Amino acid sequence: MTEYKSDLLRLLDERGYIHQLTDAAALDALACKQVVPGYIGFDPTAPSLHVGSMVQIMLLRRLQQAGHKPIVVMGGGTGKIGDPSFKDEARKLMTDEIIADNVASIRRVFDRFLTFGDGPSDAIMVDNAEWLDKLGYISFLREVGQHFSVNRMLSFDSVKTRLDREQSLSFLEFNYMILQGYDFRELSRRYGCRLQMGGSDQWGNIVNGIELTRRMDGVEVFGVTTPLLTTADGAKMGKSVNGAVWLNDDALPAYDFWQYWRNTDDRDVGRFLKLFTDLPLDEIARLEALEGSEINAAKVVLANEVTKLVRGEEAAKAAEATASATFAGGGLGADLPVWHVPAEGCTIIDALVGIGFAASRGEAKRLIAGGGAKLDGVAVSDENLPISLESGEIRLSSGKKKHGILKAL
RNA sequence: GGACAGGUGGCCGAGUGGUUAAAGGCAGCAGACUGUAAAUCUGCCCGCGCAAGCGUACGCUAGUUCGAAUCUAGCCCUGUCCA
Repeated sequence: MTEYKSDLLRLLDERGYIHQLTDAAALDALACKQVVPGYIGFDPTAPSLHVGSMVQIMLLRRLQQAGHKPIVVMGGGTGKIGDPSFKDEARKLMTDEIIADNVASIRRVFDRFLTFGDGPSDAIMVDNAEWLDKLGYISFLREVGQHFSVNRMLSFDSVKTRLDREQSLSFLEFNYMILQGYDFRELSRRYGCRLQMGGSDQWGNIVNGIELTRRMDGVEVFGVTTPLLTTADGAKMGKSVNGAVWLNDDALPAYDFWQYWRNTDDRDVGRFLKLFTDLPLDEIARLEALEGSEINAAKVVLANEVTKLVRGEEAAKAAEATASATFAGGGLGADLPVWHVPAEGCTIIDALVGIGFAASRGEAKRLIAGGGAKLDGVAVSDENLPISLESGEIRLSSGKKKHGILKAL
């Protein structure tokens, strides 16, 4: 492990954010003597970011913690193209309205992680549509295009995989890395930005930006990438029972968000605590050293800390309370999903579909046949079991982890 | 514009006239074991129906056939090579 002199690189290094970086020594020196503005771009492909983007967001947070200036770049312009890096096929193009909506929706989450303002190390947010939308084709080609070698671009792994698999890479997508490179130069000019960070899949794009900035302006800028985050069993981060683990609170209930972290693989606990919480390292060392079922305590801490950061203190407390009432107490927590039984009653199948534990009646039946459906903890075997509630509530479960409440209407 | 190869369920990938709702794998769901972990083993995995069954489905459209994912024609899309 390298010994870094700057707070920034030491912080990033000891918490496990660094996969690759360009000219470590020079960046280290720069971070020692001045506030370094650094940016990460986020493409607005959905109305919310999910936990897959969280390393990047945390990276900006660390940057600010180390006294530097985070620049959040919303890809309102690049989003119109779609990043082809390591992708098998082109994403369908999004309309301008959808992109604008997504940008607006994604913005909100950053307030939780960063302090925005006008101070030297306050975060700012910009949308690259601001400069990309205005580009004129011919002048752009002459000014910027001449600095890019197609031979070179073809040699990047991010592109090569696509070509090797004999999958179409349109000229539109091929231009993505040029535009992203242009972003870096533009941010360097506008805000004195010296650093671009991103996931390891962004290496090629980042390097292009560094070279473009040097060629056009003679300015040395730097790049850092994070390791590709996978869970210990090899899956990409961000998938859960019900799909993606969204950061926005209108996209995923806090309880489900909390549960995602609570169910972290044993082997990931320490790594995630370092990356996704602000807990001091010695505390983390203590937690990750826990053995056997003890480690569950560390997972609760992880879930609490991350939920607090992303969703707020209240939401974290409520989620934990629900979890402990539901799992430890075998009872009902306030945050569980609720479904109202109609006055005339219904069957167990209706309830399972209604509360969202089964996507279709057939699926509900299979769940029952497999012994996974439970009412108040008792497995249901009769798929026509009628349910009627005059008052009160009853606990409906699918498997051991998914629980909900049935209430009288 | 030409030659060739290809387009199958969420993904990968078999199938080349009937026994095919379509092998196998991955992902997913559930059961056992456990610690709301991992690994492993077991079951399920298009929709509706208690069921027999019905409806949809193998790029699109029109045909040939008692019968097509499988054959024919046209179209669309992708790749490789040639101009």
